Amino acid sequence: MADSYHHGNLRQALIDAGIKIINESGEESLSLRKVAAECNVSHAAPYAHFNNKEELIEAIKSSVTDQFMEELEASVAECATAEEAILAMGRIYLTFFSRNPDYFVFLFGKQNINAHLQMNKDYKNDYPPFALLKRMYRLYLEEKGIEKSFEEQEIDLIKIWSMVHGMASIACMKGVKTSFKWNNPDERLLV
Amino acid sequence: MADSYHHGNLRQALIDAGIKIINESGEESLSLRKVAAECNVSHAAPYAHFNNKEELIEAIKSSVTDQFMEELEASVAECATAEEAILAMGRIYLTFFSRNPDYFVFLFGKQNINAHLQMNKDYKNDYPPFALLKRMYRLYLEEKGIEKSFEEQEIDLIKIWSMVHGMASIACMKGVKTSFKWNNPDERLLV
DNA sequence: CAACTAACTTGACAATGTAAAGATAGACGT
DNA sequence: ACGTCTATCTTTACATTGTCAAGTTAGTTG
Repeated sequence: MADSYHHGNLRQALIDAGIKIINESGEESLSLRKVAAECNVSHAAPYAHFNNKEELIEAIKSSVTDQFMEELEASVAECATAEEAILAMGRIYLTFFSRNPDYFVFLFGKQNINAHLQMNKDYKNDYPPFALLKRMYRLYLEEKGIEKSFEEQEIDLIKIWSMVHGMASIACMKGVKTSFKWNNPDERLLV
Repeated sequence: MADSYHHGNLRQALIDAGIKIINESGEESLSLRKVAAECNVSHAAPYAHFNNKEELIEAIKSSVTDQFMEELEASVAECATAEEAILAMGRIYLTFFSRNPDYFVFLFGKQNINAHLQMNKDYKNDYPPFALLKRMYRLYLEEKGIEKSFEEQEIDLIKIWSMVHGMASIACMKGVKTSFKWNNPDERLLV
């Protein structure tokens, strides 16, 4: 099955090869033909699995997002309270993208994420990490017995998300080392 | 001088044409050859002014950043206090990029901004808008008579910047309409 | 006025995305 | 078991693009 005419699992192999190339030489140097070559298939083979380059890229994004979500959920699972979980999420958000900044640019850089959302029916409406934050935030309100209007909740969520995302953005773009105070659980995200 | 062999001011014309193309059809469709065609010169003419495509793009970024800084400084100039000025900056940051989201992706999307900074000796160390915020923030501390350590100041600045940048990022990516509460000066950025 | 040089043109090449047409091999019904 | 079907892959071809090398033009300078 290694060098047969039919690859067997080309679709996944293409995604993996794409991730490898991005990690090694960045997104700019990711081309359909290189990905195909990496899998030892002809340059047009990917068109059996993806309608165009963008669809492959979207598939890669989904794969990376899955990986990201695994780390997020793993760290959340270890937390006793929702408050801890939210802080943990912030920490993972920063460490994950500090560890591989290329992913950040790749995921959030070019295209608007809306396109990515719409292509993934799985993501019903929210971006999975954001949906997780939302769940934890609602839990947090319950735990603390806090009552907030829907609008207030939305604003809080945007604030939290904006700050964490913005910090990751700056960290990835400017190479700022900002493990920040969030290693210290005393730091409060919720004002 | 319109159709003479020597264009006269091709460099600036290329930058303007680049901005026009980005506004009309996005960054992806910006090619050296289209830019050249837009200026009615041959496809290799840009190489008299830029060593490669990236250098042209950096020049365009600088041009857009200048435009951005003009708006920021204009709005800051109208403010009586530094506190107002900081809030005004936040508002301009959001409105400027909400008005033309393509600029946001173009400026902060692909490459790390470090490269852009290093190519512009004018930007000594800080990104001009950030440098402006820093000035306003220090002024704010003076006005209020607040004493903070250098590290505390840095953290405050990162917080403010992260949140505003993150919100702009989300607004531009997800199309979220988030003029937010910042139209209301009561909203506090400094915690 | 001759030499120089920056600005531009022309022609070429390799890399790339993509379409069209053909080849292959496994699955499926009879 | 055998023919058909169809998803998968190859081959060929083409337009777009970034970039280079060599030539051309025209203004500038000695």
